[in-house]
Amino acid sequence: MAKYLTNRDENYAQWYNDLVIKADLAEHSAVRGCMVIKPYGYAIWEKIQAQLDKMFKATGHVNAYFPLFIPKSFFSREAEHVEGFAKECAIVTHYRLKNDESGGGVMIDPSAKLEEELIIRPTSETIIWNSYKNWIRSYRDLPLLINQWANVVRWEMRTRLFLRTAEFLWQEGHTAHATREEAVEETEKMINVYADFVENYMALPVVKGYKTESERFAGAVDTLAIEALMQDGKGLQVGTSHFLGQNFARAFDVQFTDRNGKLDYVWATSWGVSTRTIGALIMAHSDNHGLVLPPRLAPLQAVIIPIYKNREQLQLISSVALKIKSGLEEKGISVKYDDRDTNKPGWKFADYELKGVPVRIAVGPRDIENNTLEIFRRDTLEKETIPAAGITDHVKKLLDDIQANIFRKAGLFKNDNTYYLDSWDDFVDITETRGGFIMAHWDGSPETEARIKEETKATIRCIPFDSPEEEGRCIYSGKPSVRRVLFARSY
RNA sequence: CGGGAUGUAGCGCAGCCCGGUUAGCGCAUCUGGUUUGGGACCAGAGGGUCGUCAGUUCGAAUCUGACCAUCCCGACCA
Repeated sequence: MAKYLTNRDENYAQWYNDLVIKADLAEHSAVRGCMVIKPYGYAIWEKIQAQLDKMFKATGHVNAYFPLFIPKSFFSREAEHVEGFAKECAIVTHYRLKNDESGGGVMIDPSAKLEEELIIRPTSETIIWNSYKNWIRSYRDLPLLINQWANVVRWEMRTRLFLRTAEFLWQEGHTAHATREEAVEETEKMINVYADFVENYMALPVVKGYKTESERFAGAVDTLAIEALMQDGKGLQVGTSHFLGQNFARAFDVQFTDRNGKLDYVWATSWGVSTRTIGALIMAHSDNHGLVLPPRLAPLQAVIIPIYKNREQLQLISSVALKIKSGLEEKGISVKYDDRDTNKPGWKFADYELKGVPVRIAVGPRDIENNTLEIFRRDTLEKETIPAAGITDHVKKLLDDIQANIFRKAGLFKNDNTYYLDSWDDFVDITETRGGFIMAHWDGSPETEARIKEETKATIRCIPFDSPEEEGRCIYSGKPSVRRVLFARSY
């Protein structure tokens, strides 16, 4: 079945692309590297947004909005930051067009050149800290806990739908604190919020850890990240939380008077997740039939499909189906009754499987006669006939089961594909063949990290928080090491 | 930005080498009918500046050149 989809095991990359297009999540736009997020894909983003927003607010954050444009000069204030983003910035140089007398059409009006060019934000630290300068005077103004939902632009060389696009949607939290300890605590708190979200809503197990110096965010003192394993054995960074120290406060001269009347620079964090999470969601759970969505993020949790031969039968079935529908809706389950006469049931079955709707209920004459329903779960593709009476509770329980099951399945996959290795030959072999997470010793030097990347394309995804102290020798250099770190090829 | 490939109907492709009827095929679309428990069938219909510009030629989807765009593989990245 799913005959229009490339087989996952034959060509994973093509399968992913097909899936995004066929499931109607997004498509390429007229602008290179930019995608159109279609209603079904955007509905998933809205579910993600709604849940994260709730979690941010529960941890004391509020939303605000800062401009899309950043004066060029702001960027040069923080040296590492500009270094990190300079190569992928879109720049506005003019503000007006005029008719092109020679060719027809329009051209840039050379007289409308901006005095100072504007950068389209690749991230908002600079424009936000420029504002924070005016907002913070005293310890009484702190902490400042702000989040913004926005789009950003990073002029990437190679793009892939959801995983890496030139423009993407995300949220970015930017907080300001009176003490180092408090900022560090915030950084950790937010990586935990992300991990909680990804595991309990996206049903995707993650590894939490520190980034190495070379993988750190430009301008950060420390970057914390959550890493997930995709079905092709590659890692994907799903979220990051940065401890920025006093770097941005110094760059934008944001000082405050503390309790003792002493002037000090403010401590900062920033953290974000993007529409990339949708890519993770697709890659982690889906199969050759199409998407598999965790019930908690599925725009549509259940669908009811009538099977009928004539109008009279449809009428009878509809009255039963609509009752089921309102029963489910009362329990907060999102459900659609698809009584379109334009497609046959078989077509609908295949289509809702492609779109990853967790539960499907079919009602036909047979069911009306026997007072039963046919219920199908997307994750295992199992079908059973059940008595119509307890349908609401049954579906509710089934949705919980599905959520738990796909998380469990992803967890098993991650465990089966995590290797504790001590030999370089094994490291190369695993990386080249199956892929997966590799826990190995590393001597701590950026040189070794770079050599490993060069030879195998595997990078240190993170130094896991829970990686115990353990005497060992670096898998590459043989030098002493005190703990294992997580290696993988990544997106 | 380096290496490779592709561009023909909404989508997927054939035709191109070896220039010559009205540019085909599958899916999708529209109309009518029969159907409906796993992607229905029959009959009919509509839809094309053959990526763009230039050149060769009596004649170009087909040959030549330039340009543009997209995809894949690298370097860079959430």
